[in-house]
Amino acid sequence: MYHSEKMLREKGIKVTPQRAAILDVLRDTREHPGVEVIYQRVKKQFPSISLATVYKTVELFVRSNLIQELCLTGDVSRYDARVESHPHVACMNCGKVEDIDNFDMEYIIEPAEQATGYKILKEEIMYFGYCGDCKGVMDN
Amino acid sequence: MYHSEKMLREKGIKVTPQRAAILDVLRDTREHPGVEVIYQRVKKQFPSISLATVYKTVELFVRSNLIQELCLTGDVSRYDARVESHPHVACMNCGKVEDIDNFDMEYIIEPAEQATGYKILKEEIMYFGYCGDCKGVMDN
DNA sequence: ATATAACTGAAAAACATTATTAATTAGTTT
DNA sequence: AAACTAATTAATAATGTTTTTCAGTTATAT
Repeated sequence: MYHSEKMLREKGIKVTPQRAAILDVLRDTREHPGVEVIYQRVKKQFPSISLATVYKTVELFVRSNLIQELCLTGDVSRYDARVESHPHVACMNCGKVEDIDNFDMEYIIEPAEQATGYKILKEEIMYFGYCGDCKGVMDN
Repeated sequence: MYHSEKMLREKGIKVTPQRAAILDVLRDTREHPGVEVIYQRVKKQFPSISLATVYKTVELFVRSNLIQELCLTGDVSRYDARVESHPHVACMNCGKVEDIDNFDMEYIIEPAEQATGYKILKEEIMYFGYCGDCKGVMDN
């Protein structure tokens, strides 16, 4: 069950069972679920939870840097409990989103600051293509 | 006024004044406008145009690779008539989105295919930070 | 234990996007 | 050039997502 409660306390967020359950769900998957999927999972434990609570909670978690929000064209926002910056790849056929680990990202911030004059805080790299399962199917 | 009509014809898209005007708007700006902004601009020329037409048209243009769609967390979809892959930077204060030119991207696809086993078709790189105008203001 | 400020659940509201439909138009055929 | 046909448009309704509101409840500090 992880130490989600402790994580909330460390961020100065008031601990409620709903919040801990939502954070548990996100820490317990690599699927990058959207709000609706999170809602369905937390509901198993808290049948009376409201979708609005899930919306409010993920927004709070993003603000507190407990999770990060991923943006996919033509899809709902999806959430990832791994907050360190890392690229993702989305399958254009089945819609799954996976982490890409062991990518050194530091080198990519500095040249962008040089080129733009911006103070850059974070970046989001999203690849789009066909996953191992779908790429054969798409050959038809 | 560019050659937007010719571009539509080359893609086998039926040419209408509304479509040419929408493509003109996108080719005439580097602001990466969303649907509502495009609508307001085309309205100056076609006061009776419908927002639904703008939605359908940008969707058609994206499918035809005349424009690309950009995804920003917590914002509407935005559109860019420069379809070659290039990174963008968004100001977290004023919301503006700029192109980053002269970035060599090729090297970034291959290692991702190796790491994931995906057939990758495109990628989207979005930096988030504070632009030259806003970064001073944010120091307060 | 009590107080209080914050949180939850439910519903309504706001907002963004898509679907429907009758009238119009573009591009083709005659 | 007129007629034909299929596609497009504008308007509106419908849908889907996210945010707001608010009364009742709960977590934390005292």
